[in-house]
Amino acid sequence: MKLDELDKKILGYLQQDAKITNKELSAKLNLSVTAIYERVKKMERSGVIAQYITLLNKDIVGLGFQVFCHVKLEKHAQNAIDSFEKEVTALDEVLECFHVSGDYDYLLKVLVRDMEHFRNFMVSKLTTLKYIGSTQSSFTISEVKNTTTITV
Amino acid sequence: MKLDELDKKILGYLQQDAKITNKELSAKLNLSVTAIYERVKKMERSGVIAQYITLLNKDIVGLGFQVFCHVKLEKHAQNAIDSFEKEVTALDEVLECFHVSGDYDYLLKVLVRDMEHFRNFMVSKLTTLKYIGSTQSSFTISEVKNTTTITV
DNA sequence: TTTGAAAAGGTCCGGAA
DNA sequence: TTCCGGACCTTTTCAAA
Repeated sequence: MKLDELDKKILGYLQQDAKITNKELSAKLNLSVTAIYERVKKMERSGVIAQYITLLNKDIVGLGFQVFCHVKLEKHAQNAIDSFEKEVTALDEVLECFHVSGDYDYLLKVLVRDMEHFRNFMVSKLTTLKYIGSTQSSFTISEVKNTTTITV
Repeated sequence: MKLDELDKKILGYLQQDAKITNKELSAKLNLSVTAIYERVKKMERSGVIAQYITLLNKDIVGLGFQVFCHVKLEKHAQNAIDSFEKEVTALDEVLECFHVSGDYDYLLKVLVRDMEHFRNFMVSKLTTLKYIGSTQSSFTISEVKNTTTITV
């Protein structure tokens, strides 16, 4: 789908605030409410707009301990990959899992309450998965930048 | 803030869909629209609910090439850290940057169009930052799991 | 694709339990 | 905290350009 400058501006605002009204957008962009409405609907239909979601505050919710786990598998046969990917996806603590190139196979973003909970996650969840080879963990000292906003 | 089971269910639905109406929630949870409304407002005020945002489809938007960059700084003096963090935050291609423990100092999530664009990002942006020591990149082969939904 | 106007539906109060 | 009812605002549809 081709996006013109107006579409890109709409996406800019929507990425920051899913609840901005068409009326507010129409005022910012000097278009009628209906014109905004049609453009947004078109971007929803084409899939450019994937989802409207709510972000929670990790710290307030008590999950401020963020860890990146580098995982190597023992075997790289298809069944090992399928098994690991299925099992790791089922873990609530794992928000992200990417199959990556390089020294290890997977990079995981893990969210837990504290070191105590992380230890428990490692011992009784992650390292019990089938075909797990080695893991290496990096603890987050500080979040320098963390956005979902794409510059289109 | 203390969250009861009802609050947690509301958060579960809101995290998946920021546009779910209070009416829909009230039907799912057998509460009045006003009761839902009050609970949501309270969670907004307390900061549990941080933001309502829109997610775009990276692939459709033409930014489907995802790379994790491990960065080591040359110096670890405060001014070097401040300088690097400020500069890296300004880069649109860098969606996430975490100061982490381990063999390297920072872990970056970088989003670009393709390898060509990544090469350009490395050569003319990332490696030109002050105090950059070494970098190591991992390319994403596949996205196994990628959610923002926290289990509360 | 755009517009204004009107119907349909949701948000957000006040007052009461 | 909960509920109901109503005022207000937003979304959605429509005919027209």
